[in-house]
Amino acid sequence: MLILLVEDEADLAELTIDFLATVDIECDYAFDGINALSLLEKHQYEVIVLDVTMPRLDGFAVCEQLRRSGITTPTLFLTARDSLADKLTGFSLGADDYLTKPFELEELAARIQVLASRGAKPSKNTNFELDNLTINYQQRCVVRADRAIAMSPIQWQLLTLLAKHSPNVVDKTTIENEVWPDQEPSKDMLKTLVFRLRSLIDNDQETPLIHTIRGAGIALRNHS
Amino acid sequence: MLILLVEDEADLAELTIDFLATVDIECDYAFDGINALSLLEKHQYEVIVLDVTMPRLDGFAVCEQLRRSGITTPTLFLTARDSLADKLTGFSLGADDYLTKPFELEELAARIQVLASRGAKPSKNTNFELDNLTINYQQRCVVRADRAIAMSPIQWQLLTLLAKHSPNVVDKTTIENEVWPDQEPSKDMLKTLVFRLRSLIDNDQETPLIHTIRGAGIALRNHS
DNA sequence: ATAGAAGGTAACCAAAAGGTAACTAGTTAG
DNA sequence: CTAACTAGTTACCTTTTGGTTACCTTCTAT
Repeated sequence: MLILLVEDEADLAELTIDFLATVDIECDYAFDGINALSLLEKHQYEVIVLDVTMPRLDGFAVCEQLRRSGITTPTLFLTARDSLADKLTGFSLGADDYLTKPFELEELAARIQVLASRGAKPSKNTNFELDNLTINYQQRCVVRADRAIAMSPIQWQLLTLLAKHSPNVVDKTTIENEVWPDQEPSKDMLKTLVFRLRSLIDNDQETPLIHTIRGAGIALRNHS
Repeated sequence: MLILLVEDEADLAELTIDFLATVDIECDYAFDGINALSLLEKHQYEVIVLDVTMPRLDGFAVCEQLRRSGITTPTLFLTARDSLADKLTGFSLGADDYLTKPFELEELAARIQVLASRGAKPSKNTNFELDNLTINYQQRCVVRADRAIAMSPIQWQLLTLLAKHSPNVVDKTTIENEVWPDQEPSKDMLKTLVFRLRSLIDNDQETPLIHTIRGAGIALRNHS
């Protein structure tokens, strides 16, 4: 899981990143609001952890910007103050959760997990349907036009990722970070993976569902 | 990013320009209101930073002129006084933000960034609609008269730029700076790009939406 | 009226992006 | 132990792209 941590205190940030790594949460890191916004434009995260008190652009302002630009990624605020007023401000701006410093890293991790699962669209027991394609998450199987399609782990991962964002475009670096979290793959890997998935899903079907948007990324939808 | 700085104190101006340059904000500079207005007639800026107290024509007057002539560029006032009355005046004239001297250059930079992104965003989750043209930012696709139109990266960039300013004219140097930020293109490049975009968007449609305003620039709107 | 500038149109081409297929080293399952 | 399968890797082909140039049309200022 990839999240964005925005925190101006470098030591705390490092500590946090190291700990979260041990529970399989990977962090992109921004040291201020401006930086955070530019990362958020380029990538998609499952959760955003946002320090309230930062120089330049504070956490509230970042969140406000975000919501205004339609990004609904679940957001958790870190604050030194435990004041109700602050929380109200935060929530009115679209915060999803709050944590007062100092906090236990374990608790942070737990809350991130909760937010991630809430934000994770396919809610795991609802099937995804599009045209004559069905993704059944419990059974971990895919059906297109009444034919079951066997799928390898990576292919499954890509397909569900696309489904989660459908019908929107998922940019290629987002896919790469999601599918190969450890190290980046050779740059042709995605090409091959998409090709293989496409030949499973779309071959000999009237309407292709996997679309390459040149220069942007991949989308799962029923129109080009 | 290109902004306009209007400030009568030359040393402060120079200091500011130098600092902003380090955070990738480029300044055009006017030392008084008259000068500012003539620059604003010729160019388009992402943000205007306007000193209130200036000889000849003060900041308030400049802003008033601007808004009257339909220019909605986000404006930040610099003022020596921290009076509420001043702020109220400013906001009623269409100010977007305020900063009291003396100020931290970092804070100025941060606020400029915020204003720019606010003014910029086609808000990403609001589709742009004009006549029978729809731009869907999340899906990164364009529909005209119920037909989806595939678009290359540059074309997309130009179209969204035009949409951002619609129905206003975007002058050619603004487009060039936006689309080819690194080095300027051969001077016929824009011509070709517009031609190609137009043949995608406007060909065999009753109402053309991409209009060339001779000597000025390009506009996206439903009237010539 | 006319020269020159601005803009529109079309063709050309190298480079980049994407699609396809084949090969291989590990892994898994029968 | 072998056959099937997975997931990287590579090579090669196709399409798209964006930059360039040439030539025509329209407008505008003299």
